[in-house]
Amino acid sequence: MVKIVDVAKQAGVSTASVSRVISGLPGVSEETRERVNAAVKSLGYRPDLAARRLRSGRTDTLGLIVSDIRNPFFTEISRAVEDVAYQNGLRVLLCNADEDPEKEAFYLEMMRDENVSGVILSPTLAILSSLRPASYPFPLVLVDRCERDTNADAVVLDNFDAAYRLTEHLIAQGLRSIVFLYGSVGSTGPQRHQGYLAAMAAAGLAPEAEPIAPRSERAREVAEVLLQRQPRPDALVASSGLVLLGMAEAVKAAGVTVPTDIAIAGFDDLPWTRLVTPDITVIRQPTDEIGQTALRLLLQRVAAPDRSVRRVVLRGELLVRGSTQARV
Amino acid sequence: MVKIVDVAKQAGVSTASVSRVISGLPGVSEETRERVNAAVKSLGYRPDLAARRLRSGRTDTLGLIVSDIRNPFFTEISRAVEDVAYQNGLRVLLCNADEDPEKEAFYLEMMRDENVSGVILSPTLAILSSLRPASYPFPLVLVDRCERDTNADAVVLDNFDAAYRLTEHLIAQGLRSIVFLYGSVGSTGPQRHQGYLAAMAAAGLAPEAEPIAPRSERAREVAEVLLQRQPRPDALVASSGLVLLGMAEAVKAAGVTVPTDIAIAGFDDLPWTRLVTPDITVIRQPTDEIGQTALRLLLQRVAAPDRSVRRVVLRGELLVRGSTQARV
DNA sequence: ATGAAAGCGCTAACAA
DNA sequence: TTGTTAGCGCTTTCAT
Repeated sequence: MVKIVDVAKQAGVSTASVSRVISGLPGVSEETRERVNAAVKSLGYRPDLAARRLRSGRTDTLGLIVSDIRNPFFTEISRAVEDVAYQNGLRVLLCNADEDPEKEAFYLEMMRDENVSGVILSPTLAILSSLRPASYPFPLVLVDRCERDTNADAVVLDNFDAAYRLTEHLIAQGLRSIVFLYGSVGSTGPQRHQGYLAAMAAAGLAPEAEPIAPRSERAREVAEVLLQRQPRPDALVASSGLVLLGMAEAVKAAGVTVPTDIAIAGFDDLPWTRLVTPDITVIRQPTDEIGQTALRLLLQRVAAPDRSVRRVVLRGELLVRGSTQARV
Repeated sequence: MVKIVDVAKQAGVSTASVSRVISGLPGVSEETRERVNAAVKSLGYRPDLAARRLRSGRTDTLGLIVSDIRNPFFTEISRAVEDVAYQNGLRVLLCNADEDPEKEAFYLEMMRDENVSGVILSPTLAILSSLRPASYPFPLVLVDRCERDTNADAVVLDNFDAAYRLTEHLIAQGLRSIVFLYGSVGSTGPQRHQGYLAAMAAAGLAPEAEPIAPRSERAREVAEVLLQRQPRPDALVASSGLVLLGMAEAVKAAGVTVPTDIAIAGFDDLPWTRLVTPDITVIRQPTDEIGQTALRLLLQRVAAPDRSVRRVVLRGELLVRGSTQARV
């Protein structure tokens, strides 16, 4: 294995100069720089990261802990984060907590051990309620999930507003009995529930909501029961892509016609929402922007650890489609 | 920061003993072990990974480079790999090459720099054609993509067989003019194409295939043209979930009825294939098994670097659904 | 079973 | 601008 002394010898300079050159530090003559670069190239030298990290205390690494990598929403965010990180020469440790607080805690510990510069986290509810960012030796940026009083940098959707507008849209279509199915684990479901409640109240309508475990199977079961009911609700609204999926399955299985028999709508502009017939009205989340913003926020925090906490609230986009067409 | 000497002092032993205890090495008395563990706990000691890696040369880390993290197929594999790794106390560096050979090369270099124990890779075609596993300082296990003569451990689907059976099924439904749309970049598309050709030949039917760039937009464009044609083909078959998505979009846009006007089928058992009406016949890939097997293969290779190269070929599962129902 | 001590390869403080 | 050198925190050899 070729090391820094080999390069130094070959270039006829000291290891310090080599170090300066490969780290891009100033204080090296152009000639030296060239000689070192030539030696690096000819020897195929690559600095030992472990040594470098041990000595410098820096890792140029950041962590990304998502709550469920299989959820396309988080996949998109991961891709966006990774892309920006790649452009900035940063390494990303991508971890999947699988909605398991224990795994999440493990990875948070691991981030500490890895001495990362910072972490982007979509927290499980368990940790969110007791999160003290100051207790971690690295800056933390939350994505997707965040309570009103959480004291950390965060990038989130305006969940209340998005659900409000979605509900408002349904009401404008003349729908009256609108049932909201929401994932009760986590913060986004309940926040969206609030938006739904507010919109219903504003229209003087009676709300009806079903909190469920955020799995499509559960959503399907609950939706199936609702579809059996006489009279049937006018509309079903899902608080997430996962819930929407289960809901769509139930609708298909029950053989009811959308939007004639019932209207449906939900969150997350997943590819399949435009494939089914009719296509489904959803709130699109700006996943790319969320990921990029989170990374930018993290980088800024690393640069200025003491600046005040920021929360970036992004607006969802209402995509009106066939599933909520007004009945004629 | 508390370090190993602090623990040694507190426990009244040498740093060597502490090291042995925290590394689970033998040659320590039970009493010493307990004293050290107590000290570790009371001080909240966590070994410095950089120092440990520098000194020992080991990292207990492996790399996973997927060609496209947004493809659910790879997401599933990532989750499976990560899950097994987590259980084995291994870290996974998950990287997304984004189907970009340059990014792939960068990450492969990075794996070398990180001194990982091994890498699981779904290679882009660019690298696959010239892959020399021996030129990497770590063992390599390929997933999903692999040429017949690739000299590396690999876990792949029997693409030929899967496409053959899928085509056979269509032929058995009485369909005659069956057009195969396949991603021409990569190895899986062409391999599946071969299976299709063989099945058509065996039935004495004239094949017709369209190689396309593996993006759903391209698939959609090509499918739209095919749907316009008079007479229309009897069936459209997609070589991947991505192609199938574009195909389904085209079918929906054209307003043709499945399976009466045309039958469609493809690869990858994605959630939406059961949501559209009718649901779509597909070949399911055992993603969990692929991921788990890849990691196991890698671990075995790490343990025995010189054992002969293995290739695990998994069988796809034909899921017959409404989109290929025989016409009455 | 235990401890003393030599580095792993690099960076950065300091001297020149 | 350049070089010398002292460690970063740990593992591991070699004595004991």
